[in-house]
Amino acid sequence: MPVVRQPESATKHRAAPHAQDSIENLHELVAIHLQRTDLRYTAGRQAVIEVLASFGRPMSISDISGTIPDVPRSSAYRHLSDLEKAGVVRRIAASDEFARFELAEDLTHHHHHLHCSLCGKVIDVTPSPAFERTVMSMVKELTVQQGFEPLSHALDVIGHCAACQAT
Amino acid sequence: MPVVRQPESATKHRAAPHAQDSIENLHELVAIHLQRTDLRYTAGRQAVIEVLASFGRPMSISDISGTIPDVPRSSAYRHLSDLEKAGVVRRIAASDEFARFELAEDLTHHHHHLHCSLCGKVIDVTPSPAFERTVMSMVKELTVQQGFEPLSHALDVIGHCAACQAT
DNA sequence: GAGTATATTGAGACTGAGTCTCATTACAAC
DNA sequence: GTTGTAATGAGACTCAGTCTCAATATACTC
Repeated sequence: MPVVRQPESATKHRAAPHAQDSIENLHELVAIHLQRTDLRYTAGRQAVIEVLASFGRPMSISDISGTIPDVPRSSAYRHLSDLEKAGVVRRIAASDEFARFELAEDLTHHHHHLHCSLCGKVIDVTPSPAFERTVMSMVKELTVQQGFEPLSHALDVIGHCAACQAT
Repeated sequence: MPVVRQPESATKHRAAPHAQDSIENLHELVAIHLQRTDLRYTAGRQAVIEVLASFGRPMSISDISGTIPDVPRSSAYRHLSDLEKAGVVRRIAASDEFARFELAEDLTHHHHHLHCSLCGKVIDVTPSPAFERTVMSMVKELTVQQGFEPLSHALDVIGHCAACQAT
């Protein structure tokens, strides 16, 4: 996909119409992050950000390729890697073999993951502030003993999703 | 590696001498788990269990192959997979691309992980009972809303280990 | 002990996620 | 317009992890 001059015109994969405003806010936020790391906010990168925003839960590469088949796989990986460096995308290791990607918590909200060990799906869940306070104080306590500098944390729950329980 | 008749005689990679008793207890426990799933506790499987027990933190396949080079890679993967099915080994997804393996919590104790994002090392840490009670009640609350059946959970802290901070 | 069914193993081919290279194109600054 | 740099598409490449298959070991029955 060639680089474009008017970013707005190339966003083929928009989220639902009522989300238009928040999508544009999101693009502005991402653009700011990219400027800091001397990266242009090109059409390909916008497309990746939009599918991540509209999907609502962590996406595997096959999810991403399926949604934007006109972006080559090598470019998709490169975009994800660049966006990760810029701090707008986060790579998460799932219970199965392949990585998943989601928007960074700066752009969304802090959350944790439910991993289905049967189908590999990852579901986002938002913790209460009280719980997060407890987690953060405990994280600090655990890591201080090891001389470990904590940067982020994730509570992963492994189990069976509703759909897999039904089948 | 051929199957042996006397398991004790084939354990080349023992932990430190003072840990002899606990290693033998461990083997008994593993043997019980394997019997339940109609698997024999052969020399190759014992070797894998012993390196996992002696290493003290989650091992990558290259760690395992380096420690027991006489066990072929395909066999090592198969042993890990069999032992995982039997519930004595747990596969964990690290922050880098490759999987790591550790003894199941049934055989050790419940713990969480500190992932170093620089060198990929994974460190085990043990939470206090009070913290675990909080986590488990919160896990329940979060998963009930989604119709998700929780089986286990893991708190992963991502950051920089002491060694990487020093360099 | 002989015979049979099943489990285990080593060797190596195979798969596919993820990386890397390179020629081409687009952009920004002057 | 020119020049330097960033971004892109295509596809080769790497290697973790899986699968197949023939050979061997064990458990079980008679």
